[in-house]
Amino acid sequence: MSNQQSLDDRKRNILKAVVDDYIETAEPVGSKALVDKHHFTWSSATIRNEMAELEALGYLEQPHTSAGRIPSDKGYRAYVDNLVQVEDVSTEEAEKIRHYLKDSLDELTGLIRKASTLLSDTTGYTSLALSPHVTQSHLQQIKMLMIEPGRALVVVVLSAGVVKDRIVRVPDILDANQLMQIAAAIEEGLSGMTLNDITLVTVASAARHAALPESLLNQVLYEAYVSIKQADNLELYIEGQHNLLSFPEFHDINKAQTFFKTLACDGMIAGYMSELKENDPEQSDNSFDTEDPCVQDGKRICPAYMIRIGQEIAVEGLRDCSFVTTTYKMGSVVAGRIGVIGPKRMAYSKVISNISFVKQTINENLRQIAQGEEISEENRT
Amino acid sequence: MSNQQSLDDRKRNILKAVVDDYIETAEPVGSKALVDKHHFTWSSATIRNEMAELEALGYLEQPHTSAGRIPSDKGYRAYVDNLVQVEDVSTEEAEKIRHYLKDSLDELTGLIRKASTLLSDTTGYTSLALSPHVTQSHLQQIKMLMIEPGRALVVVVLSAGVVKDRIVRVPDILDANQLMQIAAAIEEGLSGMTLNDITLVTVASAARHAALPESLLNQVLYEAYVSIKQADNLELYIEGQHNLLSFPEFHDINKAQTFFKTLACDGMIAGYMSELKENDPEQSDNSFDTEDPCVQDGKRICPAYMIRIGQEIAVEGLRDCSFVTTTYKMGSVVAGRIGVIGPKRMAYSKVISNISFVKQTINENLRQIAQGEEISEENRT
DNA sequence: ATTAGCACTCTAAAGGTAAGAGTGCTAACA
DNA sequence: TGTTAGCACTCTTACCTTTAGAGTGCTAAT
Repeated sequence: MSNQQSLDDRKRNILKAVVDDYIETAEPVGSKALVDKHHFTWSSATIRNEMAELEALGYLEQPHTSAGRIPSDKGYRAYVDNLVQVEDVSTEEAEKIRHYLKDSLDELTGLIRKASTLLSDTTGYTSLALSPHVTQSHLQQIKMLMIEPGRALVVVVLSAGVVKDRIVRVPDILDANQLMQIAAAIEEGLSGMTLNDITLVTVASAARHAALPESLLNQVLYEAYVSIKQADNLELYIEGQHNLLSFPEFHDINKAQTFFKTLACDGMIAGYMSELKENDPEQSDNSFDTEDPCVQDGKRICPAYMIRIGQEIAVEGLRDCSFVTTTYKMGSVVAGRIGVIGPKRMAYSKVISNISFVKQTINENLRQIAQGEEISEENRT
Repeated sequence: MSNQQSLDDRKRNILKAVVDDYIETAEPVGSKALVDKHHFTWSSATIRNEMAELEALGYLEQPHTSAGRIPSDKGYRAYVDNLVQVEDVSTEEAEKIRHYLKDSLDELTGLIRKASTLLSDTTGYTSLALSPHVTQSHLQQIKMLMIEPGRALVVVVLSAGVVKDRIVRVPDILDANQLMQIAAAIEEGLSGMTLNDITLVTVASAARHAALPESLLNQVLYEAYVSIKQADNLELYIEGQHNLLSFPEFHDINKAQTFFKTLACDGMIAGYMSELKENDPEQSDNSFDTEDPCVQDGKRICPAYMIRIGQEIAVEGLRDCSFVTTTYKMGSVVAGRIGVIGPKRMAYSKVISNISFVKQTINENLRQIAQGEEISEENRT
């Protein structure tokens, strides 16, 4: 890290040029090509010397003796932290993103899925999106609706405006009214509690106010409890997997298969994504967007984006990739994470600008939902 | 088709052997290897002559002059129609399937998704499953639940036991009671009608019984109508895409990408699958399973499975594949389709047996749901 | 009708060569 | 002392040639 300080201007220029060219061509870049393309004032011999030093410092690698250089993980890291010029998202794309996300105000998961589709479409890589994490939300409503004797729909509404439902079995003899009574009792007793605080015991004690025999209650209680808990189930949306097959790094069938197989383990990936934290000392605060709601008192409290490169990715099968993610918020709490995965040789500039813009757009939309939510809570009290 | 009649026993034997071997090895099979492996009583020269004739008849092809033969689409067709020996599904696999599908009695889409996962797991190919098609079902319940001012959950329950819901915007001033009134009016007016027969007009006239100003009603009506119609939206579940990368026919990146890209167009695939009909004159009735509910009076009224090979597949990007599908039923109507897609050189025997068994297991489970359903209807009247 | 034998064809693997891109090093230069 | 021209060297890639082998079709014998 402090190595980066020691890079003089020329080295930085050369490193940036190497990474830029390699991102573009996927071919090792040599000293001569570099001079030709970037009109450097230094000769190719000088650049050769500098590149040898950059290699010694660990920023570049050589596939074999007589080839050009390619960036190492460390080289990419320096590039994204200090060198990359983030372009503005084009007006058409901004328009496209805004327009496409506009009509999803009502359904949160729909919004996230669309955002995911947008990211894979506009970047040409694969996008991953995590449904919101709502453990800190509190229960607002729980309703049970009889579908037919023995089957019921449980609807759980959380403070974040999240609605989840689930079909469950209930005792055949239970009728619709009794079911509503139970739900009402649970709602009465538990609404306002966070999901974390709700246990089978609290559910049971709340339901005791429904004047029904315990034998009838038990199965229903359990299902209600599970339904509440399942509101927090993480879902992962993946879009544009096939995009990666375009890139030479995935022309090796084994790599492609490893990648696809790994993504098929959505539970694992979802777990990884939900545990990603911005606590990496190497991570710059990459602030470039003052409109962002994550900026407070001029200081960025959550970075606009986060990047994991190669070996930095904790998931075995994705070590040949780079992963650019960002969080989205509902009100003031981080709700979920959305990101783009692709080859390490990724067009970081474009990805960063697009992902930041999508993040911003999602947050704006979610703020509107959250505001509606606050109004609703005021009405309640 | 009548060509098949003209194939004598020896030709049939040889054709079957060629297809079997090619399925196993993915290498063109030659006359000598055939004799060695199958201990035919004929000499390789005889087999050569026969293979030349089979090629002239269109059942076999030669990649180049001095190579062995591979089956043509017509060859595969003859194989699956007349030659393949369908093995029984192994007891472990049968147990696995039954066990894995057992707990999904409550949720129909869950059942179908699990079945899809099972198929791709047990066959090693890619599975496709279509959610049930419910246009012929009739509306049983429609409920509206206020989430917060301005947002409501619409729940639609159909006769088939299908439950769909959707979050919609409603006028802010509408309260929970008014919403329930509207839903009750619509339910009162429309329950019993098939989805096909319900139009915006019928919804509107039903809702007129809710004593509310028309200005308030209109948006809600429209959303209710859309929710009812959307109950019929087809969803497609795809599992095990990465499996196909194991097969040499997909080692060509372009083919792999075409395949993945095509599958990403789920709307198109869903449309294709839902329109597949068992009206193919070349399609044998492939009856081999007398326990199947599709057999009536000893005659099979819907085939246990359907196979489309290569050019028979109407979807451009899947012409290098074979597609084995079957339908599942709810009560007595065909509800949806589930299938396996893979290389034309597919282990048809295993796929057919697994898919037939899964079909049967789904149908058994769905019959239970349907029975519950009928009870519920009796209770109603 | 079947089959042994043989000449022929074509592919895939192996080896050998040449071109080219890129390097590191040395020596000259400002 | 930092920079650069020049050059020998290395390594990969593409291309060509050769060879082995698998498989065929045809002919003639059974």
